[in-house]
Amino acid sequence: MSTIKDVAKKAGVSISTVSLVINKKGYVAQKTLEKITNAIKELNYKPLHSARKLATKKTGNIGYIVWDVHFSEVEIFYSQIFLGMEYATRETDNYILLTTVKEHFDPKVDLPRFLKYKDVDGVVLAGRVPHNLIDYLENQSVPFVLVDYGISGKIYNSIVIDNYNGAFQAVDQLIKSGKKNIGFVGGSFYHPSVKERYRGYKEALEVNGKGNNKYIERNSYFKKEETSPEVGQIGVKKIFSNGNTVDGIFCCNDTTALGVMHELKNQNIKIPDEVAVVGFDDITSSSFCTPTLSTVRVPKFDVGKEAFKLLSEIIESPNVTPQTRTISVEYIKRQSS
Amino acid sequence: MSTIKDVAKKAGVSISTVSLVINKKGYVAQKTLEKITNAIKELNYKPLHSARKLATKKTGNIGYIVWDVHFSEVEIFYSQIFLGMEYATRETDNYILLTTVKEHFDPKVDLPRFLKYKDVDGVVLAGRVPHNLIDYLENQSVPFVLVDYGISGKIYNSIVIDNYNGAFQAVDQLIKSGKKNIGFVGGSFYHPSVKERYRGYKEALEVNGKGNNKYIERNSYFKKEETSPEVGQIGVKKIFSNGNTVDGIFCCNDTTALGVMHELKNQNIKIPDEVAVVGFDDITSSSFCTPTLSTVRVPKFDVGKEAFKLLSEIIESPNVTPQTRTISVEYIKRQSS
DNA sequence: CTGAAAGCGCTTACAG
DNA sequence: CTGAAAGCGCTTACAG
Repeated sequence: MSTIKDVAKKAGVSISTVSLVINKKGYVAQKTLEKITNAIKELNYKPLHSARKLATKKTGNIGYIVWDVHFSEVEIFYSQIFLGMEYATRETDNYILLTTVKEHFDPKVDLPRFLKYKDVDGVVLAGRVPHNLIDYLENQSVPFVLVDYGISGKIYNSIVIDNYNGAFQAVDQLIKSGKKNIGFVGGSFYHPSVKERYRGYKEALEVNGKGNNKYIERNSYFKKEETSPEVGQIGVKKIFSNGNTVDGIFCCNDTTALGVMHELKNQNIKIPDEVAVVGFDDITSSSFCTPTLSTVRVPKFDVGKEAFKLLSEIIESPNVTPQTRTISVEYIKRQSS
Repeated sequence: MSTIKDVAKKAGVSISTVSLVINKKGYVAQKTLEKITNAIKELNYKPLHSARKLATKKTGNIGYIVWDVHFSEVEIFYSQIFLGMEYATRETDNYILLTTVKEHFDPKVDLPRFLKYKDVDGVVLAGRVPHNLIDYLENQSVPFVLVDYGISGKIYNSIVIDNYNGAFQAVDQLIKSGKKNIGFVGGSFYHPSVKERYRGYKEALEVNGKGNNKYIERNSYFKKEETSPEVGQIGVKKIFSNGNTVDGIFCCNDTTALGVMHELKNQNIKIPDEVAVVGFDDITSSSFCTPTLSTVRVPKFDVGKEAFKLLSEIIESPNVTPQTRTISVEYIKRQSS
């Protein structure tokens, strides 16, 4: 491997000047620039990252932390976001370090190694994460951005999905397609997205003159757990055991919707004729289940790219006021509605 | 942040000795050891990785490369393997850099950045990968291990899954459960796993006195494509359009099996009474589809751990003869069989 | 068993 | 516009 010294020698200049060229800093005479550029090409020179990092005191790494349960779910939601980030990263000098954390997270014991050793310049937290992790990052002044998560009463740098409008649109469409009695099945309100999607659901009902609380209460089901197909299954059982007559179910996400459809099929209820189902996220399985699932598409890849962009900006200027960027979504009609 | 100098000063020794302690090298007097250990604790000292890397000429990174199509599939097969690796990595000083490559891979253009900049000590290639990538790694003497893939006629360091025995067991069980006429639906033979699973299928038929080629030909379907639910759907259509009477289908993997079940349901064929279905891999959806899918469980997490172990060994001693380690699998009976 | 010194390959004021 | 020099924080022979 050739070093900056070799390049300098070959180009007949000092290493300082070579460094300027590599980093596109300062002014270098056109002729000198050419000589150096050629030397770099001929030697196929690549700066050694560890040396550069030692000199600049940057690590060049950014961390991506996701709750382990989220990562091993049916959905590859958070891997897609990761991929979007990784993709954005390719234009830069950064690498992403992906790790998972447990729900019951103790910073003293479970701290990701790259945080312990200060091996990252910043961190992206995807989805619901332990609050004491967030506290830790704040205390240590590690730049971070939340993705698809938030804590009420606090403002952090974050990328959020337009959950409210997506849900509103989906339910509004359901009503416009002739459905009269629309239920909601969802998981934990710990996750702000679920809250927002529920809010969109309620608003759409109200706007269409159906928004009374008794109605909603009868036709809704929540479980204080992470969302999963089981939550959907149980939801259907509960709602129908009340002797209800819903003809549409809006689910807090596709994973839940999968369980809802599963149970409807078990009960020989026709989808979408007797009951229409709509999810949220557009995970890959939604196109392959039977019937295919109508949903609200979240552009995961773009979410990842945006997260990386925001984080990079914060790393550059750490003291700017926290901001929230909203990614918009799109209703996708398939067979289930 | 404190440095090795601070520790040396506090302990009243030289930085050389501190370095010995950190790296557990050479002999250090018990008393000195204690002083240094205490100083490290008090200062909460962590060696700066970039400095260490610069001095040792190691990067401390290992790459994980997976074909992009594999990574964005329904299955989170390759993410699980990644997680197993990441987990194994936590006990060490290594980080994993995950990236994807395209099918039509040109080393001149598409080379992952961490390879271009020599930012990894070795690489794990998961699943089917471009052969010219493998060639590149060989030429550049980058240590690597293949996971769940191989090229006939060549021997590389690799972790493979016991595809043959898993398939044999699954089909044997199907026969023992009373099924008489078992078909096979699979994807591309480019992937050696598919080949091996097919071989296991054929052997199980033969051992049970059903192995004639005409029989198999009539009841099998392959597509020269990557496996997917669609491949499964088409497979069912083809097999039944021949006027066949299979009462069991063994699929090359769960993803395909999902499509097979989808199509059987479309045709109102009862699973498992009329036709039983068995997949391979045990992806998460297999437990949540309707009916739940019988399959052969691949311990993805362990595969990842083993891959990391092998790679570490190769990095230590690069010139050992290439070896293949086989991970065993287990038949899981669910509703579909 | 321990320390002084060189070196890893960069960047960055600073001087000119 | 360019170069000499110091420095980033480690490791590693080497000497004692």
